[in-house]
Amino acid sequence: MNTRIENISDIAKIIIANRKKSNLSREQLALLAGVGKTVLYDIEHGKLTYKIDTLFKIFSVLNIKITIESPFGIEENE
Amino acid sequence: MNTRIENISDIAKIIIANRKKSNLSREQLALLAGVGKTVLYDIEHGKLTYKIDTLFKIFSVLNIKITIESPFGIEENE
DNA sequence: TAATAATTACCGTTAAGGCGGTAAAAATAG
DNA sequence: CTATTTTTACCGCCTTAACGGTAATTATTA
Repeated sequence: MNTRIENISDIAKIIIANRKKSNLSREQLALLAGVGKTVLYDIEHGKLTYKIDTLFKIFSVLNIKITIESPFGIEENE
Repeated sequence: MNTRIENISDIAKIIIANRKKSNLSREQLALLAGVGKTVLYDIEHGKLTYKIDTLFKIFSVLNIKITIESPFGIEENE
């Protein structure tokens, strides 16, 4: 399932959907991801200002992959 | 240019590459994105704990799009 | 070369993100 | 129904992300 993220709030929806489909409580997911349960609660309730490393930890547990499309690629040589 | 993000540090590389190719200084990009110049400095220097809304603001200016691939989609009906 | 401008590096302060603890609510069992 | 378990909601504290200001560095021009 590929989703183009238009708004940050889209991320919360995907986290909620995947957590529930994976039959994980917030506390279980938080434990697996190595984050506090509170941040999961906050994210699922619309918080837009959490840290990306928190997001990556959660995504890792839920097997969610991120791809970005940019005008320019990474230059290997300076 | 599509890039699968494996590590958070990949993001910094892409920001640096696209900022330079767009001929923007950190201060210019920060101004356009509505964030402080310091956070751009920090991100480009390996910080892994910045907020996603900061990232989205920066990506918006640089025309970088995010797509995520998840096992389950969003359920419209509860 | 020196002088100026532009960019980057870093410091100190402040607002807020993330934490555990716990109460409230919901689900399940008996 | 009540009792127990599970999940969610929220509070207060502590750490820190982001900020502006400024020094240091680099680039540009004469």
